[in-house]
Amino acid sequence: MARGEDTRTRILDAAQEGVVAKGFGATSIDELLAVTGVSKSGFFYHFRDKTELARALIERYIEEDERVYDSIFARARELVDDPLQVFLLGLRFLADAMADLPRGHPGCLVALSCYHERQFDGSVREVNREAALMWRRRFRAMFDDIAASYPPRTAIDGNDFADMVSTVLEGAIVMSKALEDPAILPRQILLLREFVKLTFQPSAAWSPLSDRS
Amino acid sequence: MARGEDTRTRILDAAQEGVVAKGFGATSIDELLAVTGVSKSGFFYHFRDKTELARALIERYIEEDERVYDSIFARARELVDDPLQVFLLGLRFLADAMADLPRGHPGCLVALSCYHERQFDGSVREVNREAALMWRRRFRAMFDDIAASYPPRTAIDGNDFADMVSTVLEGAIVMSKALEDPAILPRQILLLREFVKLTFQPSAAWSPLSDRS
DNA sequence: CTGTCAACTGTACCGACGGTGCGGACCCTG
DNA sequence: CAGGGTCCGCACCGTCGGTACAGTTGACAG
Repeated sequence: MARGEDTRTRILDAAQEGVVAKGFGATSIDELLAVTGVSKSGFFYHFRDKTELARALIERYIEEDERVYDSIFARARELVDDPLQVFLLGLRFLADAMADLPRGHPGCLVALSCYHERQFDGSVREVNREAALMWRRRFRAMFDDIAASYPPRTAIDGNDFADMVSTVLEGAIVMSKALEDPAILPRQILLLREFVKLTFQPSAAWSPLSDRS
Repeated sequence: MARGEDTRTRILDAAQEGVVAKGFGATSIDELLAVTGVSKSGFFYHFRDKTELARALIERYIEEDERVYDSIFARARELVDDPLQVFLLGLRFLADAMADLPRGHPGCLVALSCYHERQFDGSVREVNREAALMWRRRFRAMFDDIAASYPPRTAIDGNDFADMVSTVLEGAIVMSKALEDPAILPRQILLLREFVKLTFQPSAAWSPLSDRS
């Protein structure tokens, strides 16, 4: 199976490179064939059509995305214990990671496929939905942990809070692209972090040094 | 000129309808010709190529977008005087307006073209940049007005604050689409509103009824 | 050693689509 | 009446996504 998987992976790699550089529509199948050396028949042996390529690409992106979040928050948990501090530190790590990307975030494939809409079939929408729900579950769990120890200063629905994390990430990627300024993404993540602090942290008078985390 | 402008507008209307329903790539020129009754030569008389159609569409979208913001915040200013209350009330109006859209927000054309990237030429990117900067200037001005009266509880850069408004709007549109739930957009706007309140309003102990605005 | 099967290749072909070129027609304005 | 802006009709092109199908290669089982 090594041979088959290898060809498929090579196609996906080439497609990913093309999509983040030029967009999905501008990345032609013929171009992928030229880069990978695979024949047209070989391509359609692995992918029924271009939509299936897109779906595979998105699924791979989501898996990688989950790995990144897992590792970032695992690292935060190694360093601090308090759930609020874990979250705040994780956001800091996330901002740093985004700031370190030389040409900025290449663009979220979930958002990309949302804006391609009907060009993709229902299965792609389902993959998207599942991804967004995974994000919600992840951040919702962290919110619940935090709220158990720190009463929020304002009434917030747990799912709304969780969605706001994804919202800021997605929105900031768009704004970074629109303004052609990669720094916007990490800055917005840190602003979200301020919101989290304001929401959960006891008033500044009670713990004046708390913002050093 | 009435005849020329009319044809052009009809093409743009048909294109807009197609794009919000199926995406830009899936809206073919031939289809627009069939709907509008314009000939292919007529189309290319008004638009050099499909990219120019996209640019015109985006420009029209941005103008409409600006009109919506103008009217919403003008209405808020008629009802209250304080800059913070104007902003909070405007966000409330905005959330209501987004909640009233029967099938949710059709998608921001600026974000859409960001994700189409190189498929469009540099002029489209320039239009996008200008739109994002207009949003920044608008919300930055409101931030400055507010900050003059209310010292923020946390140090926030004015541009970052302004960008966060756009960020939440763009991100929430994406999340609404990904989760296929139009309610997410208005809910995230109200969550942003909470952040603004937490940031600027004197602590709850000082004005316990302040969240009724 | 042989048959089988997955993993391809090569070639020819198709319709849809974006786009070009050009001659001509209609109609308003000066 | 002349000119120009607006638009039509038609022929044509290259690219792209996708299909059809016969043939080849290599690993592996019996």
